[in-house]
Amino acid sequence: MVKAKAESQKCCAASEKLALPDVAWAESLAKLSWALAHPARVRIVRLLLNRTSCMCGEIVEEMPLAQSTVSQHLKILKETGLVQGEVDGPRVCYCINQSALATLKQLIADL
Amino acid sequence: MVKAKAESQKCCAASEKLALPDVAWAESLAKLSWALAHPARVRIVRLLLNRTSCMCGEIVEEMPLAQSTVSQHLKILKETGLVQGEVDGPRVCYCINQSALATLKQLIADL
DNA sequence: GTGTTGTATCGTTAATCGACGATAAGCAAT
DNA sequence: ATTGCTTATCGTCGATTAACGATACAACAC
Repeated sequence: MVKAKAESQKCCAASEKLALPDVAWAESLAKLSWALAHPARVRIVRLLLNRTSCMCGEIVEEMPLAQSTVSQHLKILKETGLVQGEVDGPRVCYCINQSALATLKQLIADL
Repeated sequence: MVKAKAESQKCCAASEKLALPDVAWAESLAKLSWALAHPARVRIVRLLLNRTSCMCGEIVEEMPLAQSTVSQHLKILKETGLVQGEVDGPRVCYCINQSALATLKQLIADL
């Protein structure tokens, strides 16, 4: 593993040790990015942002997907923390977790 | 499909038509997000940002992955447009595509 | 209680991802 | 041309994803 590496002076002049970015940081950004790594989930997030809150059924109607599929995407979004769902009688009211979204925006902006 | 939907007035007061976010937009954001949906790719991007350019071999040394695996991640990053690779003799010099990164940042910021 | 409505979960399937070693391909020297 | 170095691609494997229908669960109304 520890092998002498021939340094190139062509276009990679910087020879300082690469600041190995903390793995934990990379993983948290990857996790949040992954939440948006599917068009359906992007649209769901966008939908929720347009309304501040939304029922699952309404989302299903806006998407060309089965209810169970939408529910799974919502579950993923909940697991990443991007959305929250609070029970409202027989329904569930979903809304964006603004702080998680802010975290994502910050992580991306600081890239 | 077109069924009368019972409107709830509990927490979803907005009854305006949901502005169906353009599918193309969702897909482009999903694609860029997907590029960062893996910790290894996040770290690669971070690495490149630290150096402005980097050879493939250097990236491999910084990651606990086989060369072929890193190469595949680089291929994904190239396909999404986030990184560019220009041949420099026998090596390949990778660098961030700043405009693609800016696009991603803009899309996320505008969420 | 029963029934209705809305959501989550289960079970299955096809497709994709991520990882690896092995091998091919490209380029610069000798 | 042959050798050596660097990167890309191939082939394979196990794990995960995404999709669906069917079904179970939860909260109300009656």
